[in-house]
Amino acid sequence: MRDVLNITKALADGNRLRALMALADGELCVCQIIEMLSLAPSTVSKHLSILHQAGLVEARKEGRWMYYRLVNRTGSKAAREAVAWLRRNLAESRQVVEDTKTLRKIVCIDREELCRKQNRS
Amino acid sequence: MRDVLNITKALADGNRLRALMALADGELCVCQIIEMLSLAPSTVSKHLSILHQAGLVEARKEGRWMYYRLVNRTGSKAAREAVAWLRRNLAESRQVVEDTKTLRKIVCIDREELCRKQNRS
DNA sequence: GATATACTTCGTCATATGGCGAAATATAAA
DNA sequence: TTTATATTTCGCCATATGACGAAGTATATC
Repeated sequence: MRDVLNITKALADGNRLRALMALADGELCVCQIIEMLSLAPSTVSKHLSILHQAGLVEARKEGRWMYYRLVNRTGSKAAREAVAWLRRNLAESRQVVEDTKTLRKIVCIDREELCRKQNRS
Repeated sequence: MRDVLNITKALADGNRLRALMALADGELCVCQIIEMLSLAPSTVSKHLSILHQAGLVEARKEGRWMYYRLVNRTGSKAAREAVAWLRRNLAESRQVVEDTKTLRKIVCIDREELCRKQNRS
């Protein structure tokens, strides 16, 4: 029950759903997710940590950068199925389609520049 | 997005998960769910209304009694899939197994008596 | 080593949520 | 029509959650 509840609680927030769907096309750096959600770095970090605790995303550190991606085979069945359910039922959401467009631009921006901008604001 | 979020928020509470799983074997009267959860009638009613708003359960009124059941074919795809996911991943949960046992006793109690008891307390 | 920087953790605040009991509603029974 | 009763709605309170900025941590660069 606790595992399932961890998952459903993690999914019970719009910004976390957006973050998950953003990862559907492959891993992203935290600063890219920050940019897409237009939220404070600390807030996004917390969201990602909640998704990670629920087993919905995996994390990888590379130098100063932290990458997150959706769970794959290694994750729990419940988590993998939840992600699949999301992708089926959220792919055509207006918000998600819009986010996907925004992301296509964001991934073109140099990450150093992206982070510098976020530090300033 | 709002539909999906309504579902995930509805699922983000342990007592609502228990209520949903209780309905896995067929419809139940509100007073039976109240008894199983050991919560105030008003609280349970609110939980059921949230599940109903999310499209996860259907309601049927028969005289003074109100019956709730899981969504069937008529429900949204997202809701039906969510219920199926729950049933797959929660059926063996300790809490749910225990609730199922309790329910077997509850459905034997005369409903009039059940409700009278709940009014007193 | 010292500095810069990408991210996380912590403390705080405003709002959301879950719990209850009292009052309201709807239906059955007298 | 009055009374009883099953459920819901409302108002209140305590706790949980999401947001932020400041401080902390870890890694790269000077």
